Amino acid sequence: MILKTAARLFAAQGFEATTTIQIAREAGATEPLIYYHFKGKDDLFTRIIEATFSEYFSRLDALEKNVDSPFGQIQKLIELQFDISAEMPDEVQLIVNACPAKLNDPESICAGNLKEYRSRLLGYLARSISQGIESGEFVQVPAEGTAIIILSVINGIVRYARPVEFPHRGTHSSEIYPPLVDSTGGKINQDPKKNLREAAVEFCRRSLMNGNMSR
Amino acid sequence: MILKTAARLFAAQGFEATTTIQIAREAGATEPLIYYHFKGKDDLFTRIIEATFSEYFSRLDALEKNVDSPFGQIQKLIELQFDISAEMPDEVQLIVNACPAKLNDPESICAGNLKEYRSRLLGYLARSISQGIESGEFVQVPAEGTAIIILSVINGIVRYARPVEFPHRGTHSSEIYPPLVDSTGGKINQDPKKNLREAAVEFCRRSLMNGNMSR
Amino acid sequence: MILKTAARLFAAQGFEATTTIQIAREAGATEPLIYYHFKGKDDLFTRIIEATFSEYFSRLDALEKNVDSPFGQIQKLIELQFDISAEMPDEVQLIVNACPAKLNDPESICAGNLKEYRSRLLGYLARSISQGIESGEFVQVPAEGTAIIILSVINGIVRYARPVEFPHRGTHSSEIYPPLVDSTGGKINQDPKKNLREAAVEFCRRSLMNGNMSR
Amino acid sequence: MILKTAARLFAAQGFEATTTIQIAREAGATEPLIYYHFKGKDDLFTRIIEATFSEYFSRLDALEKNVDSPFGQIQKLIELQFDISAEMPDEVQLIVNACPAKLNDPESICAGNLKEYRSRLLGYLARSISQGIESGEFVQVPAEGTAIIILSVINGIVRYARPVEFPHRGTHSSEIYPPLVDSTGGKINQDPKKNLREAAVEFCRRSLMNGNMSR
DNA sequence: GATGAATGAGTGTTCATTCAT
DNA sequence: TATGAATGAACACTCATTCAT
Repeated sequence: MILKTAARLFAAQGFEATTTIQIAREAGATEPLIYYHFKGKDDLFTRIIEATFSEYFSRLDALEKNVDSPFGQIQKLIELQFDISAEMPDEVQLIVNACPAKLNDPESICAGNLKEYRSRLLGYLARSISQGIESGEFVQVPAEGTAIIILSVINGIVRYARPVEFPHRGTHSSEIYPPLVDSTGGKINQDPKKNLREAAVEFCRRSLMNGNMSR
Repeated sequence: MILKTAARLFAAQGFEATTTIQIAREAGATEPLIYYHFKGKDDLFTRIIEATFSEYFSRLDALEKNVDSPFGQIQKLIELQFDISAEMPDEVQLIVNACPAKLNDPESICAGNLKEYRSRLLGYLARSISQGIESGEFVQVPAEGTAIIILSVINGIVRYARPVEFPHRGTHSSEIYPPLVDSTGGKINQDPKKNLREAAVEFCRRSLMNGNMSR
Repeated sequence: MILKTAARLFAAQGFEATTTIQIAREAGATEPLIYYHFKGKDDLFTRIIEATFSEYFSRLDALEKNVDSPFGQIQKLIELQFDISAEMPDEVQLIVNACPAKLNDPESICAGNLKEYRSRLLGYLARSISQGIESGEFVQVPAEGTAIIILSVINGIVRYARPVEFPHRGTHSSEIYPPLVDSTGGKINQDPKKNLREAAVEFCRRSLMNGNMSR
Repeated sequence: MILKTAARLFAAQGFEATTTIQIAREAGATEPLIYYHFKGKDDLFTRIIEATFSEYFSRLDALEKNVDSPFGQIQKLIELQFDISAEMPDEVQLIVNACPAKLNDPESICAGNLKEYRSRLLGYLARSISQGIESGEFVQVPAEGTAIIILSVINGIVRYARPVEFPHRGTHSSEIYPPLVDSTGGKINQDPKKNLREAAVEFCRRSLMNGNMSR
């Protein structure tokens, strides 16, 4: 319960702006209880990060064992990101954000995990892209740069496609992507987030796949 | 000087983790001087955000006045993001991040500007995409969703393609995208960030443009 | 076991700097167990003090019953202090130190015992000195003042002639009286503490006894 | 003012039992002001210790430069202790007590100064004693052990000859050496502390000086 | 007897901010 | 303009103590 509440608040407000007493209150506990179960605020954050990466990496391991077509691999990674973000949105929010300044030490578990996360994803993507190019399935692209772009896409999407909370105003929350209005004032989008996942996959597929591809 | 220093520290450490005395010291000033020129820490942050958006929006205005091909419009936006990020990396970092929790009020200048930023960019992108589809230049895509994806791409890239600073360890900084090594231990990427800009444009172009496109 | 551990820690670190959890851990127990056997930290301290004074006073009673020469009485007291300090160094350390601030109330057992301790020792010493003066065995000295001095001597010695512990650095301990070195760098003392007891007795004897005394 | 108040409270209650807010209140200041002038509670304590030792050592330097008879040297040291203790009783109390547990690290300024203090005083005393023995002025005594005894005397006296304060009961204080009463209830001491200084010097003189000495 | 879990009250410390000059 | 000194409010954290079992 403490962990869940802390993850939610850290995700919504950031590490520094979240106080231990706020975590305690919203978790229905008291401050010293947090310190009974955890070594401190840093430890609380670190444990959340660790557990999240542990889950993430175990899924990534499974992905890497599978044999699939080059784009199939990429698609699976994109979908993993969307899936896990839907299951544990607060925790994933933390890993697509930067470490808190005071934990941003290369030696720290937090920064270490984050680095591994990026390394593994970039490696996974770059390998898939290289394979696709070699097999002629993909167009000729710079593998490294394209891997960075795709990683930015999937991190960017889970990061930006999230309602923003205004913590000091109760549960008031707001869409980060408000319905666009055309010149006549009518809404021109029908819940674009619903199909964001599919759209992202297709966006990348079209960009990578050679000529006469189709789904 | 104060503004520059504050922007740098806010970008590197976050709003909450940056103290007024740190800003003062690193700017070669004293705390009361900051309060002579600004109403407070919030105001300091807000003014940076305001100035940055002011610059950003004026360039966006110019973009919107130009007539160009649909993809030319999109390309110009991507390039604007890269250009402005190169010119004022700290400030841009602030606008692709979330507001500080305590300024994250829909009424605040900070949140208001951020909202306008997203609205305008999404509108710009969605319009361009719709035009491209209508003219047959683009493939059939959901305009809204694709606009969100492209916005995520460009925000994600300027956000993630940035060395991470470890503020408490001197000027020690580290690449967020370390050189990947292949199975033989040799580096397999030659500075992918150099051409990230062009790669991002091409990535989107391939994804959007119809069949027999070329540059 | 709890009492022994508590006495050791109180003596080494002081009352306030010793936590109940530290006592519990080092005694191989848990905190609630301490509270099962004792009313609290204060009570724990008080009981140690009480037991120590009880032992001390019973030995002092025996001393007072004996008939002896005036200096014989004083010598016996000095030796009692050294003996009891050798037998239970931690506990004796506590009684030559001041009460913890929060127990330093004239009504408290702790302060009461301490006061009685000083009163009885001073009375004992002053009587012995007066007797020695009257019998011509001692030189003419102010009985009261000299009693205070001798009490200070014996308390001072058991207090200062004790290795200092640095609790946070493991069992690292250090001599409070390091070997003195002469100008050539050679050590000039051969373990002076060994004969400190005899030296203290002789120091007082020479000071008190009249002219042609010898052992 | 802060330093004076802190020294008084540290001396009366000990380091750990003295809170920063208590220092602030009794010094007519606020807590943050203490932290503006000092790095923290530890620093506050350390600076007091440093200043006190600085004063002490400079007087000791003067003593060591003087040429004097062997007992004259010792007498001067005893008188120095009484004098300085009369001038700054709180501060001297701190240096005859042990370091606070958390500052009792051999590397710390506090422990380092204390060690130097003991070393220098023991060296000074042992040298004086050796000289006296060689010149035939003193009786044959073990120089080292006797130095330890004299140091214990003078530390013990300034330590024990001090009224005890009961901090939680206002300025209520109490004599540590209450007037002794004889068997008839009459007081038998007339303010023995007044001449404690002279008595201590004479006590040592008689103990050290050879046979036919007189003042 | 014994303990894991829990807490009220307080600790040292920091922070954004202000005041007097 | 500029600053040394000062502060109210809050912070992370600890402690002696208790409770339910």
